[in-house]
Amino acid sequence: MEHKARAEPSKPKPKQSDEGRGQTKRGRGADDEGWGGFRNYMDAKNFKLNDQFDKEKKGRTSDIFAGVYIYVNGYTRPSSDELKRIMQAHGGRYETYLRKTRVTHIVASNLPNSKFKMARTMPIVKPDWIVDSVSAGKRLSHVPYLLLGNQSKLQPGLKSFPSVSSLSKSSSTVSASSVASLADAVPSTSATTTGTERVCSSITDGESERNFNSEHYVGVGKLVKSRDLEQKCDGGNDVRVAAQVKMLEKAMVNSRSTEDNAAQSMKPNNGSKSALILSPEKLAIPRVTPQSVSSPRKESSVMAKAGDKGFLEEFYSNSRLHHLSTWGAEFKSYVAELQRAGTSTFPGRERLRQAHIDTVTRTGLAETLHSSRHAVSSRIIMHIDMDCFFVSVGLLSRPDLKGKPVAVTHSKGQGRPPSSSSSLAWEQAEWRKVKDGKLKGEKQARAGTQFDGFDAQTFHSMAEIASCSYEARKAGVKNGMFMGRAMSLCLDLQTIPYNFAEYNRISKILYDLVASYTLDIEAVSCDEMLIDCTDVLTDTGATAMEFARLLRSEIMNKTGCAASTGIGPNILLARLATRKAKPNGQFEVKSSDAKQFIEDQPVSDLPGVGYSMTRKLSKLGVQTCGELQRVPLSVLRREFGPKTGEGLHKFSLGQDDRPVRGDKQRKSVSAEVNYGIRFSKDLDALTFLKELSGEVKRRLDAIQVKGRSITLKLMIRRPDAPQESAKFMGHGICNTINKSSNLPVGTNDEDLISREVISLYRSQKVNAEDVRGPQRDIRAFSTSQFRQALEPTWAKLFPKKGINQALQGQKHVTLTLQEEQWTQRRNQRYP
DNA sequence: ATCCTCCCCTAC
DNA sequence: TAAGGTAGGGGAGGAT
Ligand SMILES: Nc1ccn([C@H]2C[C@H](O)[C@@H](COP(=O)(O)OP(=O)(O)OP(=O)(O)O)O2)c(=O)n1
Ligand SMILES: [Mg+2]
Ligand SMILES: [Mg+2]
Repeated sequence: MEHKARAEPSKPKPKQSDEGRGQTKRGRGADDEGWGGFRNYMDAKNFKLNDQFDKEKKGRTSDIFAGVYIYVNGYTRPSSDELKRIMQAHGGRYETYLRKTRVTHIVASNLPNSKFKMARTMPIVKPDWIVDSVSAGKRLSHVPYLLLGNQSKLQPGLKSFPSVSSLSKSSSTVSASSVASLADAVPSTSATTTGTERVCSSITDGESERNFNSEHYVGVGKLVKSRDLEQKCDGGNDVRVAAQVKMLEKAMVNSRSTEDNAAQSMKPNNGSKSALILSPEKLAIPRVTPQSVSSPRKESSVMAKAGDKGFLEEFYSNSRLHHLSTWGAEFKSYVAELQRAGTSTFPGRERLRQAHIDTVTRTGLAETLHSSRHAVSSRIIMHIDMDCFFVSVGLLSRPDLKGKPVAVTHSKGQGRPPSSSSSLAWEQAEWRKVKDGKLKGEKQARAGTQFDGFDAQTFHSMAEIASCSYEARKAGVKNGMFMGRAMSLCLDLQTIPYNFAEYNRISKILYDLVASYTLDIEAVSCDEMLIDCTDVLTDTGATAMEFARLLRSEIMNKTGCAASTGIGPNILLARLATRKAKPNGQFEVKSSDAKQFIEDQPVSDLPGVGYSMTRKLSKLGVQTCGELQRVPLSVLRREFGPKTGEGLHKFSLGQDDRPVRGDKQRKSVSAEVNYGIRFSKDLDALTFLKELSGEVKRRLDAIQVKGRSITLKLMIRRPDAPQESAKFMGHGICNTINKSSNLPVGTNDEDLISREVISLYRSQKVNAEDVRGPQRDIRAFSTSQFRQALEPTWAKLFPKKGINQALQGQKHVTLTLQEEQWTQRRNQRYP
């Protein structure tokens, strides 16, 4: 999240022509499945909820929507928040995620394609149905409001429901015991959390519903306990367990690093990290010993160049960004699956209830009496993010480095002098030009900024720092910074190697722990998520700060790593609160304090405001949110476009109505490599493209999806850029080309796909050869995505000019094949 | 108006 | 040496 301060040369990936990279920088279906306890629990829970609901009748104006449960998909005219309020005011209910067994209507303003297979199951209506019904004072027929009724054309841009992948196809080596272990009920802990904890408000509200139904709680609690005794696997929900099994399998497969695996088997625990967690030996994912992880290449081969045998695998296994992206997608998918599966068992809530009771006992009710939400529609959002994640995990096996400036990087520290033909200074200067050049009117690159501000003579490592400890941050070191520069800022900076398998292991613990409290989760990344706490807190009577304290303490006990949390009435404020909470702390922004809190926040801290927008705003004399508030909305719209303008305006006021959504579906799949590309022959390029295509196909298959359009991205060395990049095997300054091709029909047939891919290669080959001519100085980066279809040819991608001309005169080439959009299900056909 | 394509930008 | 991936929101400008 904080990559804001990216005035860092290395960090920003400028888009097109820069030095960076190509872009510079449920519910549940399982409810009938036999769990006796399940029904009981659900009954109890429903009873409780209803009871509670009745108590809220106060603000109720009618019951026209009694029995109606809506689920809002995407952005709607009356926002989902407003719809929720309306429903609650008129006897209806609002569901946070799509529970098939409960939701009666899906509300959406628009839909992409007719991908909504769900439409057959339940009506998808326009929000006007609700608005009009209220106006009419009665529940109108929803038929005239069916979204699909008048919709005939495709509407790209919206997500559709994901096709449910089969949960049974697993065939892994995961043993039953391993699974049980992972899904283990979280043992209660009483560890003390030693972090900072601050509350940004004095204002609190009474929590009326707090204990009126404690009997139900007790009942549920017993139920849960006995269950836990019988079966350690959470709710006993097969689907949920299956989801976890899938995660385990993925993790194993994921561990592309063969070295990791080799290392693990050779290296037993060294006891240093024994303190943590559940017995690791029960986990399917073996532990890994850091040292061996990212160490030396096996072979001493000259190495790593696209085209070399095993290059793709080798590259991905060492790419932190690849792991980050892959895990991000996996956790989103995991959360969606848990939601679809639904669960009736939230073992964590019992612990939270207890923690709350303890607090009340100790403090005499004080805190409880005030925390809360009275307004029907108010939400309590919590954002959790692990502190310097990679470093924290790395230190588990290196306790001796705690408290010191530490960085996770591939480099050992000193790096190597750049080759004579490359120029770091030049790349930095050019990068800056490209970046700042887009800001018309602004002064051009000023001389000697931090860019070249480090002693390239002594510290020349161009390896990027994935994560650095807070001690290192004090010296100015940032995530994403080159090691060389970091060393110049922090002479005693210690480095530790990557340990991807371990990061993944910790991430899972984090997710399963949170899932033991609620499924109202949105995965942000492997070390970070958003939680809509409204339900858990209402259910347990606890306050958000109590929940945060317990969660953080459990995370610390189970993982040995610190996490910080931010709490707020919306996502924006929760995220900003996290920033203030770090490291190892928690911070809450109450609605009543939002205005004052947001006032002094730097605009650069706003989500979505990065290097470029920060400068643009700076040009308008805007540094803080307070200043941004004073810029007329009309100006913002004119300057940045309607969406962006309004978005900035709302954010500047601390407003954010985005819901916490764990059901987002992926819209594209791609594979790219922009490192180590240095082809000497066209054949090499073709072969590599084929490999990438295969990679994309595998990824599509993995999520059972088909592609409909393919996008090819090419990064081509800028003519005036040196033959060799400053960074070893990097891409240097490049121009990019992006071409897409829509496929008429979707197919999942593998052979067909393969054939197409091959044909694509062939076409490419011819053209590519013509263009580049002589060997050697052709450098290609490629990214490829496919979505099923198959016929794209180079001719299509380069209709007129042809790839030849496109590459004319280039010595370095980057190729990116991208696929987007896909057919939802296998047999579906597209016109 | 609303689309489609080719970017740009942001985030982890 | 170093492993600069990958997905989504949105704008510009032309096509429909
Ligand atoms: N440029 C970046 C940014 C992040 N990461 C990886 C390493 C981080 O540990 C992890 C999580 O990113 P965060 O933004 O959460 O950063 P940290 O967890 O390292 O620090 P913080 O305490 O600020 O969250 O993602 C990376 O490889 N390269
Ligand atoms: Mg973090
Ligand atoms: Mg994070």
